[in-house]
Amino acid sequence: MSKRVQPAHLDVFDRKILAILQRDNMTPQRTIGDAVNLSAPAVQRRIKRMREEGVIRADVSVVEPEALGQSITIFVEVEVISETAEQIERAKSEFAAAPEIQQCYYVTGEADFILVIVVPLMADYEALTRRLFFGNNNVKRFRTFVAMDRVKVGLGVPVG
Amino acid sequence: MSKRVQPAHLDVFDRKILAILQRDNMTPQRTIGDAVNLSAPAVQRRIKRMREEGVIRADVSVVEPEALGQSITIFVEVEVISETAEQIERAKSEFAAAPEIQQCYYVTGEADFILVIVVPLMADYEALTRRLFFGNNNVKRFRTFVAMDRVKVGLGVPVG
DNA sequence: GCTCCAATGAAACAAAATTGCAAATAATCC
DNA sequence: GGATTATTTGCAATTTTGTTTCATTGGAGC
Repeated sequence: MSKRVQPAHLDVFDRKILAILQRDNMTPQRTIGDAVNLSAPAVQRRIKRMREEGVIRADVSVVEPEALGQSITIFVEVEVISETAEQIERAKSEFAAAPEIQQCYYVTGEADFILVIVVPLMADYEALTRRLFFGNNNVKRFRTFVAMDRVKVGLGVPVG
Repeated sequence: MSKRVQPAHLDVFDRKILAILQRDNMTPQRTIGDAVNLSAPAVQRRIKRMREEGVIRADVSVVEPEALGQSITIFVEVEVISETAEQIERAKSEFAAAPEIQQCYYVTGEADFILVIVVPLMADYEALTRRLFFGNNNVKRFRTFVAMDRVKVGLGVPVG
């Protein structure tokens, strides 16, 4: 399923490097080295190791949705009827497969799933609800929240 | 406030390039060029332009929270009492400033804000609620959802 | 058909990443 | 504590990648 990334012996150098890479992963190793007091090759080897260990899961460009005409961000709380392992797994893969679904979390509380959806128009969201929710007889109900402002968006994690 | 990113005249080349960069922005320009049938310099110039235009907002490493000991992801719906522009702006900057808050959206619907929070322990979340919610007399109520599984996580936007 | 403009590719160039290796550091064992 | 071993480092050389130059191509407008 999801890969384990437990202990991870990250020293203070690693953490400083991660802090930089989470802000800008195009920063030259030489510059990183200066910032953390390490040579460029040392930085390079640490980054390589952290990638292999799965500490760094990916390196991506962050694209402005509006530039692609995908100007609507929507949150959805989904509550399901049956929570058998099989049904939950089915829902997970269905949600994960939809390109409009940017993020999907399986949660405790008054809902079972929380989705972050990005679409060009409300009509697209409506079509998606028909397909994913009304067309799925294990969905009990769902609540929609439309984002008026993406105040803070990112995947940055505090380095401690 | 937030910078405008207009219509953005993105042709099919740009979109293909973005699709690749959203998956892996360390892909060599030559490789990208081969994939989209363009020379490396052409790819380089397009990427440069899209960065300047704000189409590409950032280039980052995605770090596994668990590797940093930040193993709890939490969603919070926040409902405020007064929705004056001033109060809302105050809340936005307060939420945006908290490092534990990875994402913050101002939304319509039964809540006013939706937050994505990443912390090492429940105790940290509890402390955060005291500071941000109980310590703020404009917060009417908030609902907490704890993530059991981060099914799909990313910031990828459909290019189609 | 001609000019102007923007975008392209090939080649030259610059910069950055990666590797090899000896030295330094840290850890382990007696 | 001291010797041995295993890591990790920095420097220098090498390779790969990114960037600039420049002549050419392909249109759009006239």
